[in-house]
Amino acid sequence: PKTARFAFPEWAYKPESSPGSRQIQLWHFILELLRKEEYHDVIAWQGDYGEFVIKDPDEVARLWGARKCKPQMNYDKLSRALRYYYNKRILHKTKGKRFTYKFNFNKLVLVNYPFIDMGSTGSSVPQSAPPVPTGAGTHFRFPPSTPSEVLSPNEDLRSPGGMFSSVARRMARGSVSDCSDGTSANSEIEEGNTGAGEERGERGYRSIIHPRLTTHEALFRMYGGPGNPGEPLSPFPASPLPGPGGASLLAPPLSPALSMTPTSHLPYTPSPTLSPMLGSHFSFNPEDMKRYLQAHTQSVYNYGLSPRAFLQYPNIVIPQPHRPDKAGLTERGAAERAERATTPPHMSPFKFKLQPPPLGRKQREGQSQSKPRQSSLSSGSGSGSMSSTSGLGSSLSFGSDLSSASGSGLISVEPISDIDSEEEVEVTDISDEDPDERDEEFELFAPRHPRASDHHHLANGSARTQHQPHTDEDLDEDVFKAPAPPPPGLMPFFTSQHTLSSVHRMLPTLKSEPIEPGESNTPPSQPPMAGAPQTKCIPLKLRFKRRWSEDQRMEASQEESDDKKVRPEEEREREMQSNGQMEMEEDGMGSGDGDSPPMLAYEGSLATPLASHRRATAELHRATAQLSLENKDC
DNA sequence: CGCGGAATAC
DNA sequence: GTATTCCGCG
Repeated sequence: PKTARFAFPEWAYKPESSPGSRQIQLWHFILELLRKEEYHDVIAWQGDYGEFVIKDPDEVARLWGARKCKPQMNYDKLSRALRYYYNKRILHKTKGKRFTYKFNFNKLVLVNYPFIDMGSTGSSVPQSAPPVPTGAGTHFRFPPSTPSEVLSPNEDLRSPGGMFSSVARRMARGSVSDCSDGTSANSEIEEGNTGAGEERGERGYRSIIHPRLTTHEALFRMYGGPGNPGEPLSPFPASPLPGPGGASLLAPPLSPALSMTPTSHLPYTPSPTLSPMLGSHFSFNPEDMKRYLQAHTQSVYNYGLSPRAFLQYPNIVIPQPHRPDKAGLTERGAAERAERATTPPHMSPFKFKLQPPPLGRKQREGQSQSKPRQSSLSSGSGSGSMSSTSGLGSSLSFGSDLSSASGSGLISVEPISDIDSEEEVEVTDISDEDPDERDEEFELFAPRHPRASDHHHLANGSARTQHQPHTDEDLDEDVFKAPAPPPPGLMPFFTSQHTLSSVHRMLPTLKSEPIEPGESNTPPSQPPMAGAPQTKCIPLKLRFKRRWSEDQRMEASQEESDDKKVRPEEEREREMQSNGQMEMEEDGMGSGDGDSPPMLAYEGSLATPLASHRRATAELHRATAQLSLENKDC
């Protein structure tokens, strides 16, 4: 069997799946308009990365109103909605420029679109469009390509990667629809809008995918090849695309955000009978799956997704909790070796560690000190409630096994550490259920890219000299909450013999540490202190400092303030207190693990954290680019 | 124009 | 929770 059938949770197919809302969201809609050439006169990317200008506010409002069936919509109202995004950090206003806003892509979704194809390369960028990263360098790129490699932090942000290509228009699905009542004069329905719901299932996906094939071409045409850093609009600060075969570096313009097809070239076949919205089944070839998993893994790591996210992935073999390290290591080593032979460094397995979630306000109040969440291993019991997750620490290792996946479609995840390892047990529970608002903030993830840069410096010994204050600005750690767990029915996908129970036990507490790829760096599974200090850990002190300055900066800079209500200082203080000792990393807990953030592993594989971040951003772009905002019938 | 509170709708 | 609607303020 070349392909395996997998079921993905419906949220995966829903653009609207952003947490909290089932309906299309404004920002999403905006992105869609931005993506379509036909609306360039109405709204378009302009200025900085992620910055866009609403050229015709009334029209945009009208379109939006049409989409939402709110004929009374106007720019005033729409703008109010946009303003609500400020605190959410999805958007911010570009001061001094009329009708100009800027997306904080870093915060967008991703989590919802783990399937992005990381493999694609990054590429050209439309004007201010996507702030994204050049995909070039990501570790996960499937066909390996040269990483753009370490760009300065600033570059990182500015790096191109625009994925929104006008090409998209081909796939344009009605972003706007006319309300059934036709109140609005618009029927801006576009080509794609074909009747409302009918075939959306099929058509939608298809459209998402097909365009990709032509994208490169289109992109080049439109924006010039990757090799044209010089383009006026090109965000490339420097040519990040050194790699061989420039083409390979290009990202598929329309990559599939949602498409689960990780690769731009890999077709996946949607089940004809199922509507994606309903939770359909798709067939993927092994390659796709690999990428998919890789991407997701990465997402998990980067965005602090709950391990339970893995539940959604088919064919993942869940590691046994008690498995001896030795086995794992050995295997890993072998796999790694094997992999190395045939795959790029980025494929190396890595470990990642989930970060502890922030306490909810309430919780915060109650306990100021440490938050020893009961990390009951068994807590995972509640099937439905991943919430209880507490942590354990197990690690997942992907990569090497992927190769094998091609044949069977199986991907194994091996535990790198045991759950029992008490030291590491600090866990994080990222489950959604938690009452707290982990979704918004806090650095769930340890290695924030920005910090990564610091980290980097530290590693080199040059430590902060180069600290660049602005770097972080856009790199926000906030992330949307992880997608809801897949319906029970999907569970069967785990092919491993491990039963769900084991899965449950494990997932909640997954914790991993980066595995150093072979020679590249630190020895595998090392105690926190060991290899981490210089290269991996970012002292809280630093972080705080950063934050502090960040805040100030924000006020001063135009990009500014995001926090405000979302993240009152109070929280920060709390955070500090709870962390007490400045040295611990976000990861966690006093157990001191300190162990390095995965970055190391990444670095080893050429990709820097920044790159990762960029990639993530790219994902976002792609994802958004691919979204089909179908209009629900009004 | 732009902001953000408040109430309200869904 | 995400808008929509209103609205006063600068």
